[in-house]
Amino acid sequence: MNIGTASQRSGVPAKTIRYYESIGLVRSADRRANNYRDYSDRDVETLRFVARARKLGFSVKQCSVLLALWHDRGRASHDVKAVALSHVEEIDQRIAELESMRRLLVDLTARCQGDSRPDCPILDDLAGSRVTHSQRSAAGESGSIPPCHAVAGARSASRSSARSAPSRGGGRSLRRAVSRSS
Amino acid sequence: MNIGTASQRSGVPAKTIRYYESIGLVRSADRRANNYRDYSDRDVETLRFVARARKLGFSVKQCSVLLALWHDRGRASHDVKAVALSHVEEIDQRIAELESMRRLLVDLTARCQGDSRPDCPILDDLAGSRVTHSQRSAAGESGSIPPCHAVAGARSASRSSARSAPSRGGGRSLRRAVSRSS
DNA sequence: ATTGACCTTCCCAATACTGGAAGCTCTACC
DNA sequence: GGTAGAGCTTCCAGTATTGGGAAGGTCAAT
Repeated sequence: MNIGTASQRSGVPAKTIRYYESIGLVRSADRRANNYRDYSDRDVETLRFVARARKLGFSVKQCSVLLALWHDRGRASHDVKAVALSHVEEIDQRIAELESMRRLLVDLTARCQGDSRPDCPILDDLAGSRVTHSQRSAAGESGSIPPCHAVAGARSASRSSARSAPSRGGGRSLRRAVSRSS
Repeated sequence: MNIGTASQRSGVPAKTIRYYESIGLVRSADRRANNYRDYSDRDVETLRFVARARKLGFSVKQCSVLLALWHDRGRASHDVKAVALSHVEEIDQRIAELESMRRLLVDLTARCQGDSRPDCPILDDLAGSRVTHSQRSAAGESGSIPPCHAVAGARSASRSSARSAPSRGGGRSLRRAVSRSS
């Protein structure tokens, strides 16, 4: 079947299918005489697998690992579970960060009159004129600005000092997107 | 002061300061005779403002709006509050998405033995062999694959149908990053 | 004079796609 | 047979927000 059909059946946009092929997440599709990609039902199943994993928030890299495990008939469910659990940890961290932000924002907005006058605790806080409220110090006044998605969400439980999730370093296992140096 | 000093005092990396300048988030710094950027204490305050706003999860675009309001002595606190509240809504959506994923993942991992055998409910679920568990349908089987950060997290409260936060369409107000066509 | 720290610009990497242009192929219709 | 329109191909660029690094100019101290 053509890429358009595979797209419809898998729910993955044709462009994205090509992208997945280019980065090596899915194998290169067979080509027909006219150079059109040719997909089998198995290919569609693979795409659906990826689509579901992505919906669960797995990164493309993690999808690649999961796909390999899926295709490996001799896998140990332990390995799959490990990937999933590590992903849950990442999600927990992100949730903790977001909830920390949320708490602060809600606090600030609650104290903002929201009228036509210019006085605003939100701006005051952002400007650093610290009024007496404890939250600001809880937001991690750590001095340096971590890159947003890595904001020190530390305070999830009690600051446990040892940051467990690696997630940062790590060689990219997926083939790089087509380089024009070939 | 030089960019390095401004960076230390504001907590914003020098590279990021240059980036903020390039996109027009902060005004172009004065230059000294040697072409070095020259920052004032006011500039540092602005950078700290941005840093705090970023820590609260505001996008650079939102930071730009907040900065403008901050500098506008005649602003209405209502306008500031609106930005903040809309941001809280976004955060709520993202939390809801993450929690929805989390629920599913935790359910799946709980049912996975995690031993050396290959049987794995996680892979089964991803493969689409749907065993009887209700959650799958809760993940939004919406047919098409939205781009991850825009996953239909709808169910934040009770689906209120009218999505208030714009954030999506909308001309980018910030000057584009330096184009080499100049 | 030289060293080392700092500054400049420019390009590339990462994430996970999405959009569009230019051009080829297929199908249907007249 | 010709043509229109849909679908396919590749390649380039853009999204948001930095971080890394190269090549080269500047400054302060030795």
